[in-house]
Amino acid sequence: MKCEPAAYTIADLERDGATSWEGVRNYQARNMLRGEMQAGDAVLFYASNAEPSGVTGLARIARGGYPDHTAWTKGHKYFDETSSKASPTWYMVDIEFVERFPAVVSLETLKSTKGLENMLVTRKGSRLSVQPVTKAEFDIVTRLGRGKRP
DNA sequence: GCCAACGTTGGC
DNA sequence: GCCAACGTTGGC
Repeated sequence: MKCEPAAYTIADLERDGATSWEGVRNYQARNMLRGEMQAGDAVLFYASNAEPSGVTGLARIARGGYPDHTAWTKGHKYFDETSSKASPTWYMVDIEFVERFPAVVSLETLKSTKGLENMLVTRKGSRLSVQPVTKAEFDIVTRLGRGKRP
């Protein structure tokens, strides 16, 4: 799951313990939030537009997909009149803090690590804010994040 | 701040 | 349903 540090960081999540992940307004990401992300699922927390951009820690899905209620509040920055309680357009999840890496696993490192060649975030033009990761990719990145060999 | 890569919108 | 225009993302 990606987020710009100006909006939210792994340190913020460590402080908060858990947070809701509202405001995703992309259908592909919505589909994953709605149907595929289950409580207990492991999450790589990725800082985009950062120096350097990369994975900064681990989180966990605390609550699987449920309707994003911010789309229903007129005047809210995430308001979307196409979404209703009867038929929500947008979904969100809750995540909880798991671990903060001692150092960022930079995008450059991800790109040069064997086994991560197909990881979506390393692909050019990969803008999705929520992306699926394989177990093998997750394990490699976690080891790198803990300062071990991939 | 630039700009390539996408996604969305809307005229036709 | 095509596609140009526009908006956004995000690496650099």
